[in-house]
Amino acid sequence: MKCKRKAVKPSRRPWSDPEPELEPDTEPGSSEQEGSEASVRIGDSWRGSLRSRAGRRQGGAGGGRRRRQQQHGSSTKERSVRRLESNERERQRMHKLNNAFQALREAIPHVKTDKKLSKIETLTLAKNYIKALTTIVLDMSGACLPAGGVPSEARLLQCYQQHLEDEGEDGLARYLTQMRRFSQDE
DNA sequence: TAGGCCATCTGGTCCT
DNA sequence: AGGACCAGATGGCCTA
Repeated sequence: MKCKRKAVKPSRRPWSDPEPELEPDTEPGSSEQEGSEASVRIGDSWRGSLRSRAGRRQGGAGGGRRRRQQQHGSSTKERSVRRLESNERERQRMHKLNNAFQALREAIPHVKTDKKLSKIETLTLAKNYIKALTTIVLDMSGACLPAGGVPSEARLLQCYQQHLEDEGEDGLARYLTQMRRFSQDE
């Protein structure tokens, strides 16, 4: 049983507590950061080059960064507040993502161990599980279809799409019930 | 101790 | 314009 994750990393300095040596009116990116491979010191650690990251994305978005800051034209404090709000939203987003992973873990059968499935294991198992279920359903239904009827794979897809339209969320159980009925009827 | 996994921060881009 | 999404970076925890 893992018991990890601290609520806040103590070694990381939040934006609400800016470096004291930072010039309040200096636009980040308007001086040496803009023109060179600038490393950024955050908390106790040095971060890699901003320029190299930007360059990987859009062939040099350093100017975009400056543009963004000019557009906002806000003070250091206002930017800090926005950063903190953004961080909070990102945390919430990741928590929702992790909840979805947990739900997926509980939905797929796997050899019970004390060890929690990792994310990559969860995705891989889920994919395999879906494939296996699909194979089973098609095998069970294929032999019983009337000649000239809708191919079983297409029917499966139809059924799934109908389910999505009708049910929205929380319909997996009903979908599975449908599938069972479908395979029994065939 | 190295490597895997993860949470968090961050800035750029996309979307509404 | 602002929020969502994405991916890189970083550092902590855990296990082999």
